[in-house]
Amino acid sequence: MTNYNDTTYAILGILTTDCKSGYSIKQFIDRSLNHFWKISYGQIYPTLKFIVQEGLAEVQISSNPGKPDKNEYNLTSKGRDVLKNWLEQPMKQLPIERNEILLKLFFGRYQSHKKTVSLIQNYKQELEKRYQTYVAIEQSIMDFNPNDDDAVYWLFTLDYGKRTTKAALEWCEYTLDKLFIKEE
Amino acid sequence: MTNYNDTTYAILGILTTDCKSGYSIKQFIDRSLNHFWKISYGQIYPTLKFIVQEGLAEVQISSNPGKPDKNEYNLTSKGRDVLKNWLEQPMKQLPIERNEILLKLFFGRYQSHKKTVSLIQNYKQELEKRYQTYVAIEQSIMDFNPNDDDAVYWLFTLDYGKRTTKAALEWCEYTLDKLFIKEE
DNA sequence: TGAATCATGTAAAAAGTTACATGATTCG
DNA sequence: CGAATCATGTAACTTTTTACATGATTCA
Repeated sequence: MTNYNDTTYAILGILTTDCKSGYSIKQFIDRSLNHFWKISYGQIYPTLKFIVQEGLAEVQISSNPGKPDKNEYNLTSKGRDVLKNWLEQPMKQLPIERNEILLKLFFGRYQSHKKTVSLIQNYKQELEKRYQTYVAIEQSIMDFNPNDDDAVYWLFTLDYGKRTTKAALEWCEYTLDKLFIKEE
Repeated sequence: MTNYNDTTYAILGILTTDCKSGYSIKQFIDRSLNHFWKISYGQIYPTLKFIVQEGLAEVQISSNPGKPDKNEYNLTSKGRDVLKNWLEQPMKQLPIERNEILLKLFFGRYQSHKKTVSLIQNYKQELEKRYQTYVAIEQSIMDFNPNDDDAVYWLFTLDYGKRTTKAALEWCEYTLDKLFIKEE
């Protein structure tokens, strides 16, 4: 079976939900997958075209009164097979997060103590916002899709986001403490 | 001041340490920054060339008896300024880790329970290995650079890696439990 | 009317990976 | 001698981002 890239599989996966147009795919990712996946229109539209070319989905124009027309993409059986096949493949490798903050901190010796502290404080603030976003998404999933077969899995990924973000927050606190002690 | 990309800054930063050639930069990143940064030779060598072009470093050939010659890159004062300036810039945005496992889990509904479990078990195993690697690196930093000004900061980043990895491991355990309950 | 949102797309540039080529030295 | 390590590099390719262009509809 041909291999596609993860962006293609992500879109294929989303096409199993109610989001079936380029615009709504973007929205879906920004709202629901934001903690571990992001994507731009520059990837979405060409990939959708490619997916149709490969016979993994079919397009039809859907007109909603009072809204601009949109292209609705529906998976073919081949598309569903390709998705399932990918899901069954074992993990390729552990993801490595490129973390700009850690990179700067790594060279912290070349910076003033003050700047290092504010770098981490700023990071902490952003992490707190992110954590709150996760809580909000979690709540909205539980409110609106309580019996949805997908919901269980969506909540698993959110739990992951919450746990790792919390760990990062605790690290911020601990590291700030250490930096204050060092300052004395 | 001109802006460069993070890869350039990462290399600039490493050139402040004892690693001053393309080959040793690669080794350094693989050994010490591996948990939040990775890089290929295909990036390193062209970037080094570019760094010299921009006047941020100077090359000289260094001959070690019994070893192939190597190009030794040393930062110029402009290079050090550029590095310091970057360190002082506030964080651009929170990094988003693209996590293939979470992406698959998100579409877990389309997969057998068994496969989902083994996906997570496999992930857990890899995370355990990673955790042990961090502990080993930490130990070697404490053994070999106990008074190094850099060491404190290097240990901070490792602590981050350990904490978030541990949180991910706990998530694996918790999620596996939930999946077993669901199976009954 | 004008801003916000809905909707689709492309072109160019930037960033990153992979595969290859080359050659010296070391060590078992 | 042959494998491993040290060392430098490039070319082709893939992936992703950014910036732009276009136009409909909604609502204050």
